[in-house]
Amino acid sequence: METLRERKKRRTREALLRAALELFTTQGYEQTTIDEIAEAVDVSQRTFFRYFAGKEDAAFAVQAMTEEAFVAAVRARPPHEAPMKALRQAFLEGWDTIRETVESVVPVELHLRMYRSIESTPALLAAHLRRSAATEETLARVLAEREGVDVDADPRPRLAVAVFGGVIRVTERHWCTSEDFGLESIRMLTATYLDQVGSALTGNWRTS
Amino acid sequence: METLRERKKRRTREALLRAALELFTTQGYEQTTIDEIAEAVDVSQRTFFRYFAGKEDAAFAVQAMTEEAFVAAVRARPPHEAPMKALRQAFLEGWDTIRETVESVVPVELHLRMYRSIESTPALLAAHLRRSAATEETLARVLAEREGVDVDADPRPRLAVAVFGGVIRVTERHWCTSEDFGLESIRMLTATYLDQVGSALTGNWRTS
DNA sequence: TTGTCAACTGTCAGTGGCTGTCACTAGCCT
DNA sequence: AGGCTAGTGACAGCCACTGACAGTTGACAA
Repeated sequence: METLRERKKRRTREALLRAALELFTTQGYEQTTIDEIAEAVDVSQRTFFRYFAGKEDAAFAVQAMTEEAFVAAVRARPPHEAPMKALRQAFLEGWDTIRETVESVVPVELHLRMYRSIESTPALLAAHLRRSAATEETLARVLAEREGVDVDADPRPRLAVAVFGGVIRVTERHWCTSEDFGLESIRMLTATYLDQVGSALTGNWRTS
Repeated sequence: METLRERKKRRTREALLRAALELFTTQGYEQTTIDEIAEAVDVSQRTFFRYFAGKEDAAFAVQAMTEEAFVAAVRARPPHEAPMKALRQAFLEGWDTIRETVESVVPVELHLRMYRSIESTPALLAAHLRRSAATEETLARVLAEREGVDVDADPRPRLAVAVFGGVIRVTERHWCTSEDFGLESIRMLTATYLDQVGSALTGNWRTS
């Protein structure tokens, strides 16, 4: 049971978040000031900073939820599954259940729009890549534990995750610049690209 | 022949750069203000911004040189060479000639210290990853042209470069956190990790 | 119900990165 | 020698962000 105070807090936070994402995606991240966001929710600028560590933090609040869900999905994969297979399946699962993960806070449609804004805003892209790097470090440790190897002595967990992350970034980039913003197209792209990594590494592109 | 004005400009720029890197690496990036850098060179804060787009720009000025050299090295590789091989050789070449590339502006030792500061400063790490992403895009186009494929239709150039970039990041991270700061250790790590990508992808880590 | 405490919020002042403007100086060129 | 212009300093201002302090509102016990 949620107390009145907690309810108010949650409402303020979600109102700020929605206002921020709405403004970011319509008029641009850099063009949006904290004052505007606070004004849209009718709170002081200071209050915004009590809910979010900064402008960037608001932009990534929803991403953080989906990333967390992804890591949890990898942890939940059957232990006998091969590492790359586990990552692949968990990732596809994540996109399958994204509506349930996100909709309780903001509309999925808004989240997807924000996703694209991140890719096209240099400052946010930088933050996104750093966050991804942190997630990759977590995943490397998860995989290492699954396989019973030492993550600091054996480079393979980090290498596998780095390759996976690289493919995801190529997918993200393609999806963000394409016309088809459907969820299904992300899943399909990811699966296709993961299948093609092998042939991309062997350098006989001209003969195929 | 360089005119007096040009000489003065170059001196001011290099003095600012050296002062900036020195301060960043000794007392930390966030702890260093632009005023401090300007004061160390005895110019106004405004002048700093006439030479560098921002604090970040100064931190990456030397990195930009080495990245450019790396891309040029890839372009200079014999056309018959396989893509991954070309990237590998160009990268190793880059570290072989880094002294010549860098020393004309700042001491290599300072550059290497800055390299490590970047990895341990969140804001700089983010910027570094975004810059790397931009370089990877360039490289993908170079490789696509070499191999005569369309970079937007065929995902393999971007995939190959993404995998290569991922391995490089694992290498960077390892090197920055290790004790051995020698140039030779970077080359060796890179070569080793590139060789291990294959076995990292096939998931039988427990049996080896 | 009422009083007390703690949580939440607004206001204000200040720092640091960054930009525009404008007047001034110093190197360049005829 | 004198005009032109690149380079500079000084100043004012915007915005993200932080600390300090006071006011308000919900929680809880007497």
